[in-house]
Amino acid sequence: MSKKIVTIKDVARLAGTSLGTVSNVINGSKTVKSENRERVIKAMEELEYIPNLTAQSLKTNKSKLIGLVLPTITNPFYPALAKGVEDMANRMGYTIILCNTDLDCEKEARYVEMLISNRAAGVILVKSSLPEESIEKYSKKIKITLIDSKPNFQGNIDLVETSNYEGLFKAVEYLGSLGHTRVAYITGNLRSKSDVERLNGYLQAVKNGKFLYREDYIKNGNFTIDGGYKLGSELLQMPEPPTAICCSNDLTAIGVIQAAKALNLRVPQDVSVAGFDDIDICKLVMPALTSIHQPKYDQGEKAARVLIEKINDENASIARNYILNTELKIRESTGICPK
Amino acid sequence: MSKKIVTIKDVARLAGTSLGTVSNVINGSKTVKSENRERVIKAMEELEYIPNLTAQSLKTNKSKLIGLVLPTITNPFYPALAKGVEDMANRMGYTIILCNTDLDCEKEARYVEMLISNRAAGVILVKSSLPEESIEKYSKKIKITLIDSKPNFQGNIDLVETSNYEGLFKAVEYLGSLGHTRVAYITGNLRSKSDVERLNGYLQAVKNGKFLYREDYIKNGNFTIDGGYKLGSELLQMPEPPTAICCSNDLTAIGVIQAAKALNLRVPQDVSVAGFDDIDICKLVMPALTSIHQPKYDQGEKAARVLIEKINDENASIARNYILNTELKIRESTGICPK
DNA sequence: ATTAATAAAATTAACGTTTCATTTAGTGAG
DNA sequence: CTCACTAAATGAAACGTTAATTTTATTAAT
Repeated sequence: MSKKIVTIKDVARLAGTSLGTVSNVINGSKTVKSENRERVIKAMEELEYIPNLTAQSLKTNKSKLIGLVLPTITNPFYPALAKGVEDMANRMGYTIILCNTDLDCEKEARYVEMLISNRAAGVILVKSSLPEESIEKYSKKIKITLIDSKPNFQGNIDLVETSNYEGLFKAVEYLGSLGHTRVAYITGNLRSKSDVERLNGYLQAVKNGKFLYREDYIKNGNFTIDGGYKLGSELLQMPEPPTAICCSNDLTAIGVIQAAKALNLRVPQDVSVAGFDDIDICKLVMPALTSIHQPKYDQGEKAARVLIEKINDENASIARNYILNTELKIRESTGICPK
Repeated sequence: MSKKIVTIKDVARLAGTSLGTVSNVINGSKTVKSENRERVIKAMEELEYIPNLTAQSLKTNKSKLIGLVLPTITNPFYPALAKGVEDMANRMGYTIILCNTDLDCEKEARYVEMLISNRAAGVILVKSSLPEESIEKYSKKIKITLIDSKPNFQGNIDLVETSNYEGLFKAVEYLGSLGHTRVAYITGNLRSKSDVERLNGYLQAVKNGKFLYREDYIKNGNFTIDGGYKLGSELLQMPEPPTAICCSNDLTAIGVIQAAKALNLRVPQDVSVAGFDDIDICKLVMPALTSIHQPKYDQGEKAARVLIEKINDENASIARNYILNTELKIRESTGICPK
């Protein structure tokens, strides 16, 4: 095997110059004669030199890597967001390391420590479920930007989020305008701020309007189709079932629709269903899913930009907070209240 | 800012020992007295020591990072595969760096070089569109495992693929058994072996059976919904349109179904549609999509295992080739031939 | 008790870079 | 043709580790 590694030293030898000069060429320093510069470049090409970023990072204590830590890569919401992060990061000269936590807090911590260990320049945590003190601790070792953070997080850390509260609020109001009074809600795992905010939006809307507030109209879900199916079944088989069900994300809503179908209920004639996120699938399922649109890609872009700006600007120490807007996308899964 | 970095040296000082001893503790060497070991461990905890993997990798010329380079993270097929890779890699002590090429060959090359630069131990290339000589070149610097490689690739490189040929063959045969004779096919970009194999499966099946072979029943797509929509429209508006359309992936098939709907054609009564990959969405769209199932997760797992085994076993130099089976999942989008 | 043997700890030289302090070469003015 | 000065190139130290070598401490055998 013995993959022989070409170093700056080999390049220097072939070019007939010192290592310092080669390094200067690589880093674009002005102080190297164009003749020598060319010789070095030629030597690099000839030897197929590839710089060793680990050595470089060790020496300079800088790197062009940023981590993106997210809950569930298989929920299409996250790839869309990840793409926004990746595109922006690439544009700004950074590479992302994508880490999938499976909503497992331990795994999330391990990933962040791995990123610190590998001296990544920063990390974007999406819907982090790390305890606040861990985030605080890690933030001393690596620049952090949060997307949809923990509830009540106060640290000096940038935050990008969407108007989750308003999103849910508007959805419930819209259902009210269709005549619904019995509107249920299925939450996520309530471990992220965004999820709590969505619940709050629901609660506020229900209390504001002419809705029936019942505790058993609120179910704790887990952001999955299966979860939605199970809880949707429960809700729809209550003695006084809701006529509309809002969900903390689209997968849950899809599960609810399946549950309705299994119970021979028509959507939206018998029951209305709304999701959150507006993933691409919404337009493809039957009936097409009414959903609260989040600017996934923009969110990713924004977070990447904010993080990298922080990385580049050594003295910027104020925490910034960006809120992007949601928008209700009305499709076929919601309709006027039956009866 | 000044994030102060705790090194092995600081730990040694606090523990009242030499760096060598600390290093031995970290690497679990047996030759350190349990009393000292404890002191070191305590010091590490107290200082919140996090090892510098760049330094370690520089010194040992090893790392626990592997790259996963794939075409389109937003196609749900890839996250499912990625999860298989990630789970297996984690289980074997490795971390993955996920890279998304957008089917851009330049970007793919940049990513591979980045991985080499960062001294990743290996890389899994999914449906690589790199020229063969590039792969050959890179394989001298980093261990490579291919998933669904370039056509005709012959290098000494492990390969994991699925029975693409048989998959398409069986699908066309099945359509034949439903009475279809005019079966069209929409390819992908034909830049990966898997895609070419699928086309070959189609061609062979058509030539074998009592099908009508027409060149204009074969369209070159691009693996996207939009592509499927456009080409599906074209096919369905031909003077003698096909009665069934097979697609190189599910997204394309979904596009075709949308095109059919837009033309007021019913699926499957007027036209049958089949996809490839069997992504989760297949069960959710209406009508549910008949598709050729690939063991995405298993494929990822297998590739990760093969790669890491190769990394760990320095002398293993024979290339291995694994073929996983496809399976036709019959759902609602295919039916008996009209008329 | 002395020596030989082994166990444990300490020391030091790398790994491939960058960077800073030097040295050498190059230029124009007097 | 020097001198002073600038430009360019060189050399060596350092980054945080590991691993090989050397030193010191401990144990066993005579």
